[in-house]
Amino acid sequence: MERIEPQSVKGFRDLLPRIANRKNRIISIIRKVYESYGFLPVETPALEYLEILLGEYGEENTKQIFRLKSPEEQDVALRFDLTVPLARIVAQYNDLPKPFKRYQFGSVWRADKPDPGRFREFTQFDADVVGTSSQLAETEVISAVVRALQEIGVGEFIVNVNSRKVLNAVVQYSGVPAERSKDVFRVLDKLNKIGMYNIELELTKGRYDASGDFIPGLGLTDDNVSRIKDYLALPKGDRKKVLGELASLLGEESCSDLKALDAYLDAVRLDSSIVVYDPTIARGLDYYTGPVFEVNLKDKPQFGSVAGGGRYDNLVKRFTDAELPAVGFSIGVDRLLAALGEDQSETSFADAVVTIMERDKLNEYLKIANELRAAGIRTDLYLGEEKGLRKQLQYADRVNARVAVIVGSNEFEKGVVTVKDLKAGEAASKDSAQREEWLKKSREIQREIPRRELAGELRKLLNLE
RNA sequence: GCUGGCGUAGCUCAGUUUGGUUAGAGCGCCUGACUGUGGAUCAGGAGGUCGACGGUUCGAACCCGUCCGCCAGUACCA
Repeated sequence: MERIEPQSVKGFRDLLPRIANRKNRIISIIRKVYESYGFLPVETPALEYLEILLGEYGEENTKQIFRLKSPEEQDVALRFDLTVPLARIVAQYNDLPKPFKRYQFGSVWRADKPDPGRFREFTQFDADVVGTSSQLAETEVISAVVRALQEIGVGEFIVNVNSRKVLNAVVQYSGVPAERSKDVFRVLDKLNKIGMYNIELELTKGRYDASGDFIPGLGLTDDNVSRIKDYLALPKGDRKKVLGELASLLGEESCSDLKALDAYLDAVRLDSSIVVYDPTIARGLDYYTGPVFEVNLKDKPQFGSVAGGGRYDNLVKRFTDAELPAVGFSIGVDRLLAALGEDQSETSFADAVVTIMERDKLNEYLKIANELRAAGIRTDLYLGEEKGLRKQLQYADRVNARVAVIVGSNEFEKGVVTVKDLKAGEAASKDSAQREEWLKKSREIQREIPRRELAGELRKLLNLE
């Protein structure tokens, strides 16, 4: 028989128990925080009609949409983010409460080049507010994301904020035609990464990167560039200071939204040590219209932004006449997972493993296991068919159980069960070189417990009281 | 997408320069001994069409070509 090569699709990955467990924990923390802000859960399908997705992400991103054919030969695609599906459902179900505060997590798909921490299928966890143009909405989503990241414990991070309104004003100020704005934004966004000198080259004649690859320039005039440099010379960081400079260079109107937001952020005590204004932030998606934000980790900048979002006041207009301005923030769960690195703490998947020795008393083992579960103890009944204890204790070790419950003929006769504390046993094995000595110690740490007291005693041993 | 490097066991790699009998190591995995106990120790074992296909040659893991994949930089982005 020809064997099929077991392999996963490029850019897709499997999460084995340890990682899957950590991801679940991150998700449940974020969910708890978002629910505490009053966001409502929603789920939407992985597939959308292609026309729903086209035209919103920009030219470069549209190429990265995973396209498929339905069995009826309709053009469909895997969702590229959770934002456009949200825009669709608020238009489609117009009896939702407004403003609609929604949270959603799930896979999104982008057909770009996989990199460390970047995959073709990845999980986003979004919080959005649809139906208000007030910067209260920005404040709530930023505050929720900050809280969630703090509870996850990612270390120090910064929320960088800018506004598309400011960026549009810069393009106007610099004399660049409005239709080139997106190109200019993209270059400005790279300042932190490639430096002023390369920015200048990319705005004009282009440059060669370290690998010798040519990056075409935008061909702007010297006057354009010198005005853009006026803008880039602005300070970043302290919000009040940035607001002052923006107002004097580009006019009050360009930063009215950032000014309102700043005041609200003060009110929820998010000061410039955690939420800063950075005039170079642009974000890549075309649909943003107002404030944009991204989160970077202070000591792990190499993972890129671990969350991003912004205001998109025109997106819902594609699907309905209703006026539904919106804002959202999305956490990149897989990037967080990558940035958190190898978790040194051990993952336990069971408190107790019930071993099996007498194959003609299987019903008894099933009863014991269910008794423990009913008492709130995570219990794994050994399901393999070996009779030896050795294999079973090895298994208990692998799933990192705290205790093993051993019941053989001796125990059945005496009406007791033997409980072995596996953590204590591990400690004991370290200083016994000889097997005899180790076995002896191993037995000493075991306890016999009357069968009917098992659940209660185990709860005490496991500190579950 | 572009540029460069690299693909040998589950993992980390040696062997490729100078083509030549059954392709190796460590770790891991499996079986057994120590006779109802994880570790340690000892004894054994499985696992590779040397990324794929084609070419050169009497002969290719090794040389050449194409493709695929991985890694780094770059583009783009969560």
